Amino acid sequence: MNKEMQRTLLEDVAREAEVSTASVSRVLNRAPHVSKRLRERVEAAIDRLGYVPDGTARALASRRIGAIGALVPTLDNPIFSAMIDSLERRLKRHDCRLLIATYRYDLDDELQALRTLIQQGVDGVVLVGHDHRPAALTLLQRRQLPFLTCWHAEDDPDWPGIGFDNTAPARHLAEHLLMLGHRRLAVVSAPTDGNDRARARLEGFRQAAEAAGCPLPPERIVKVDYGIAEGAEAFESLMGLDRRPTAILCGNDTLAFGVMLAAQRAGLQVPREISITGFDDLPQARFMSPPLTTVAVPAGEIGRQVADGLIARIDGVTTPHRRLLDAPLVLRESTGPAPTD
Amino acid sequence: MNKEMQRTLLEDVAREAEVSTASVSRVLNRAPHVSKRLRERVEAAIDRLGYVPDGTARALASRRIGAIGALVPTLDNPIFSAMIDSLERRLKRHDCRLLIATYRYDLDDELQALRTLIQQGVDGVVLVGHDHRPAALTLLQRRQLPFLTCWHAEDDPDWPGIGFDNTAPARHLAEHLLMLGHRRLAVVSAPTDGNDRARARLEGFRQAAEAAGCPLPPERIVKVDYGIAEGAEAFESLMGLDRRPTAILCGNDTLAFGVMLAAQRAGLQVPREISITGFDDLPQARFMSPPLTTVAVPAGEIGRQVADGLIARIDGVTTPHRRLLDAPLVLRESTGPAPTD
DNA sequence: TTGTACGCGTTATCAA
DNA sequence: TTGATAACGCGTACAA
Repeated sequence: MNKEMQRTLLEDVAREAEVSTASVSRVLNRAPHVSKRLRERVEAAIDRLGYVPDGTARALASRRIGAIGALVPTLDNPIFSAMIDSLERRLKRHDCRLLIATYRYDLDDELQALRTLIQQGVDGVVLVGHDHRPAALTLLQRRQLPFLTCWHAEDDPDWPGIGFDNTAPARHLAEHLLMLGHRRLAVVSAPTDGNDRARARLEGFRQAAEAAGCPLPPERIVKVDYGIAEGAEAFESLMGLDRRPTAILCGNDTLAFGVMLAAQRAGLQVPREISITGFDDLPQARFMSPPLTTVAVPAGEIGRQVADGLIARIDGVTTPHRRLLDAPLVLRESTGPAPTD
Repeated sequence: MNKEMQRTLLEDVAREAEVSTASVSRVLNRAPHVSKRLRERVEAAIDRLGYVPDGTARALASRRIGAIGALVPTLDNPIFSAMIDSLERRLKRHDCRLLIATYRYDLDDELQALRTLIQQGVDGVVLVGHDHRPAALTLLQRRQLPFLTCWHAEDDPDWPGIGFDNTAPARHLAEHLLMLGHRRLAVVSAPTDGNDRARARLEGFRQAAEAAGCPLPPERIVKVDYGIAEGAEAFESLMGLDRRPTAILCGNDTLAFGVMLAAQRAGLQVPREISITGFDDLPQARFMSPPLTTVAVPAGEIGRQVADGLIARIDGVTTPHRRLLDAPLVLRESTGPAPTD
């Protein structure tokens, strides 16, 4: 067999169907004003020759590659991979592919990845949150490239976004604990550098605590990397304090899981002796023992809406600058009345 | 500002540097035999003009798009997203992007997604396992497109792959239980259609059981979709049997988690009254109570090796047809001696 | 409604 | 080592 078996080109199809190349192209792109007769001739020829259009040539000529780029901190966190999963599935409906790039919460890496994506010629870009290098925005604007942020959705004129309010649910979680009589709250947060979601949640915890007259001292705010073991370590360090917290607010469910395990390992009853909350509502949250009080983050819905919204923007349709989804509290059994000492 | 601010082209750089377009291209692609003087002139011009090469044009001319495609069943399973995460990170080193497509274990969808990826012009393809429509192989071969399977790695002349043996560790898990005195084993498996990994694991369980003279009757093999709740339901149905199993082998950790929860909800002690095993060694496996006996699947290592291997093939380097990684048993406390009745 | 001919922005071939 | 120029394969004004 020949190494270079010549691939069938659009031109070959045109010759086979005895029409012009322009006509073949029109049929291919479902252009208006093509006679049924022409369409059938062309489609028959395409079938006979097994013709497959060349994406790269099409991209060069049409200035569209049929794919968007997504920049996410990591796929090693199920809450993000769930979003990417639904994003990709929905994009497929629009006949659009997905190019992914991760940056481990390093905004310089993110910027670099964005450059690469743009150079590739992506038709649009999805970003997470509003924490980005200023150059990222400049790049997108100068190229007039459609883009959309997700996950976080504070009111920001620069960044159009579909997401949810990270602060309010966090505040509500804290209020829930305060209502249960807790006065010594602690927080186990993800690192807040380059992560406005983590900052917003922390801010929500703070707001509620201060409004209730029992602000969070620095030593009761622990920042650790993502992970179960990390959550457990954070718990240990909080237990080293003179006045131990009676409730621990965690930045995500995974940390909460670690905290809960460490608490139980330390012989503490949850929630009788200590209350614990998460954030995300991962599938396992309701199966923990006790089931975890948390916030249900609409990861799947974000993926779908971002797909639809970005495609609309690529097609030149103006969509709302900002769309807020629900992230409801899910009260379960990991929170209870403060211990009476 | 102009809507169509003309982008700087390679030609502009050539003019600015007073050299030919060919020379600019050579500098850009680090071609050999370029004088230092030329390189510097060109690089200076590039900086001055802020030139960024156009990926689509480059792709058309060079027949390389600088991205590979990955076909995975889903990203909604952390074991796959962990692999994709490491794959993408490693590809970045090779200056290669990642296009992902999911197919929900539907091989016709997979084939369709493969067509789309090929049409896009990907430089290579990653697939999971060896269960694919025959047309998929034909497509890849006819195009002479570099490809690599992963996750599963049975000896198959058609499919080069980097993965691990799914059967042997499964057999070892069952042998471990048999050695502990269990005679009535049961299996909670993922659906086996289009999933050779699930089939291989099931086969491993079967082999050990038969070799020990206590084969698995059909009613003690339950197939359910991925999920914690699904695992729990599978457990319920096994408990409805006349002669209940004393040990349950699960196709993955998530199912095992569901089974364990349901067992405990039913008042059974694990492992005193019933032993449970998983497969994957997800991060939470060692934090379950009791910690889960399972098989450590090298998801991250697969991603890295697949990246290196596929890039090598794209560069025309011949790599081993098959590479087997370790997937060691991790014996923890969810398995113990069979109850003595 | 269909066809002609050029443009898309690079890379690669060949000659110098 | 460098330069001129022909591919690369398709989309799309513009003309018919």
